[in-house]
Amino acid sequence: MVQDEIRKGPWTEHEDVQLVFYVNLFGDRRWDFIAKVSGLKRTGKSCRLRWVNYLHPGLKRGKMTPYEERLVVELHSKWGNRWSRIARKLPGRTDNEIKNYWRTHTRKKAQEKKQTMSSPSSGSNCSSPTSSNAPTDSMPVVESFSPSNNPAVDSMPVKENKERSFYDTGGDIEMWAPMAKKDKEVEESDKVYNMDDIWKDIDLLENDTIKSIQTMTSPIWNFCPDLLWMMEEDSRMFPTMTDQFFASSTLTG
DNA sequence: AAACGTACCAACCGCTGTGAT
DNA sequence: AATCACAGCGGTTGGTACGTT
Repeated sequence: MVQDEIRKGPWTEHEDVQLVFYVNLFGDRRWDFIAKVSGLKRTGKSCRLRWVNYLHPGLKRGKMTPYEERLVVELHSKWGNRWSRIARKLPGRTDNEIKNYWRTHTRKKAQEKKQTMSSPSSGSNCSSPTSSNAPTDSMPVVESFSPSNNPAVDSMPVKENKERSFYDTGGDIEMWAPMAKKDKEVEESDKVYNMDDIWKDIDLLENDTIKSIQTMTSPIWNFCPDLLWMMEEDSRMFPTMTDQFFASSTLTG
């Protein structure tokens, strides 16, 4: 047993970098495997969550734009608490983020509504853009803009046809890399996000070491796919590998 | 300056769906 | 068909930053 005590709570920078490193190596699938070989004392689940909600290069950070806010309201009125589904329509936003937003959003509105209810003089529709309609999980509200004004909404297939959202961990590096690049361009034009230190580190890694490691390693996977499974069997070699990597990487800088 | 309340965010938990065996 | 492992989702909680008193 002695199930190597599982770490919980906030992630450290080092853990983040380590996770990014292994996701770059193996893609964002097989989280249990990644958790194992990375030497992170985290569950696969935890790794995935961290990746999806924080480390993914496609993430847009910072406040929701008014458009996004309206879109959330609209889509929630349509689908209810299907956060992941809603998130697919907001590139760069995670289900968690939207969920959190909605929580505070609705709470605020509920309070506002309570106030307007308790003050009888206030009419029914004295509405600031974000008030008066009190959407709750049970009684969502649609502001008066139709889906047809929203290409994003319109284009959405009712059946979830495996749309690939940025946080839909899809797997392989080939798909991942260009996507990250594209997202970077988008971010560049937005400049809305505020990067923290970890992102600087990750940027450095991506630009320098990770890239070289990718180009260095990918041929190995191509030529010796079996290596992966060998490694899976003997995952102990990885901590050594990363330790060496981290010891000599830019991280120390 | 301290205490308190609120908003926001990150992370965990439990459950469900899905694919592999 | 049954079972298992893993991925994904939604709900919830805990921590912290920030504003107000």
